[in-house]
Amino acid sequence: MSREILARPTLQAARSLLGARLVRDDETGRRVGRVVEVEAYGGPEDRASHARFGRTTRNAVMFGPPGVAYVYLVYGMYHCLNVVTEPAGRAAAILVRAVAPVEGLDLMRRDREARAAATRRRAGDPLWAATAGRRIASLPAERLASGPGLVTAAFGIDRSWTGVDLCDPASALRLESAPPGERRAAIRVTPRIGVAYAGDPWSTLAWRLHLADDLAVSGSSRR
DNA sequence: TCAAGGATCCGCT
DNA sequence: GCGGATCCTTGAA
Repeated sequence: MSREILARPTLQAARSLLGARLVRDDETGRRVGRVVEVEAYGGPEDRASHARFGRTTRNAVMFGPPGVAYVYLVYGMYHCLNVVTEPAGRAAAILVRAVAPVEGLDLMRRDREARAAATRRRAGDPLWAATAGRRIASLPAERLASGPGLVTAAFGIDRSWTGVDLCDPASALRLESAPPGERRAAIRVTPRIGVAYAGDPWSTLAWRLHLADDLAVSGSSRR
């Protein structure tokens, strides 16, 4: 995916990101997912954005060039993958909330299980890992990466991936445009999830975008 | 150094 | 529909 696309205003870039491919291709194997759900986060004025405190150690890459990965931990448990947007100096990013698995489903299941087991081990529940394994093994493909924390779990991504250039075809983790001629579903927009604390208008702006009626959209049974 | 709270998911009801 | 798990990041002192 070209950097120019991601250098545009974040909401426009977010539209272009829908349908694109998220690819992890390295010694662990090849995984591909079609991006079906994203959220736009603006600059320091956006009270829901990590950039609202200005530049910090954690969010520094948001202030850099577009097309770079920003991965952070939420709720002490889940990693979230973001794509930096807009020209350097303008802090903005797009949260990848869900992808529909295209290739490497076995790898995604394996990493989902590994992460679930690790999480629960810390909680002191050794028997749970086996249960989680069975549950994930029977999960339909469209549920393997149907949420921000699930995308990173399925792709084996954590904070160490912050800074990776997603526009570089040689990167282990990258974005690729949708295959030419691929038909894309209508785009629906809704308010962002989990940002009530930001207050008006930031909590109500329709900056969550997803492909209509796609089964891989997060919580599609609920919203 | 501290206290507060969060861009979530899962299992149980 | 609800609450627990879990720990990093932040601003204040």
